[in-house]
Amino acid sequence: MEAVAVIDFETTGLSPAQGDRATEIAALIVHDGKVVDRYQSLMNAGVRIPPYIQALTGISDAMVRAAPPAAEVMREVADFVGDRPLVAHNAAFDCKFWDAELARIERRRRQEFACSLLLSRRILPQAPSHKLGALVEFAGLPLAGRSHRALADAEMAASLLRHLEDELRRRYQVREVSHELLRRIQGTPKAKLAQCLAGHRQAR
DNA sequence: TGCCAGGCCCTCTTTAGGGCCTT
Repeated sequence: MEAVAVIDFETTGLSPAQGDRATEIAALIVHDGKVVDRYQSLMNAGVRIPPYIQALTGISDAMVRAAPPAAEVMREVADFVGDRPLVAHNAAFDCKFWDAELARIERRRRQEFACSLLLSRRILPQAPSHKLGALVEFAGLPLAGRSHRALADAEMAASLLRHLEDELRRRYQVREVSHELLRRIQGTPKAKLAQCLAGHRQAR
């Protein structure tokens, strides 16, 4: 697959529309299944983190106060990612924060997201849960560190993405996996997956 | 202090409801 950027945000809550802000971001450049570059930073958006979120992520108000301003971090990470297609686990969530934080620095997203959650529901329907950590365990992939920290979660999403690519090649005989094909798969109803992949199968 | 969202997907569905997933 072409180089893509796998990203993960930690935030103060679930909705930028309700005033929630990003507290940490990680972005990994993944090429042919390998992580070739990494960016990670806490960011200071000048907001308090609710105690239950601090308990969930381990990211405290003090840690964020000592971090660079959110605007500076978002400029850096947007430049780091460039025009590469994006991937995230439950991308609807990360897409909302990516767009909202970019809008604050008067920049706009130039590429589409693929979603490893939607993909795993189709490619690994037998998994007992489609939470990131549960999928990593189900697939026998290595744990990357503390869950609910941006870099560890991005590393796990990148290794899940590679596993999903491998499954498409092995189990579904897909010749070449591209970001565009992933987008097509995630937008296809589960029952029509075989039909969606028919034109992408290896000749046997 | 307590509360807040939204898209996907299944089913005892489609004139709807509720669980899953992200923090």
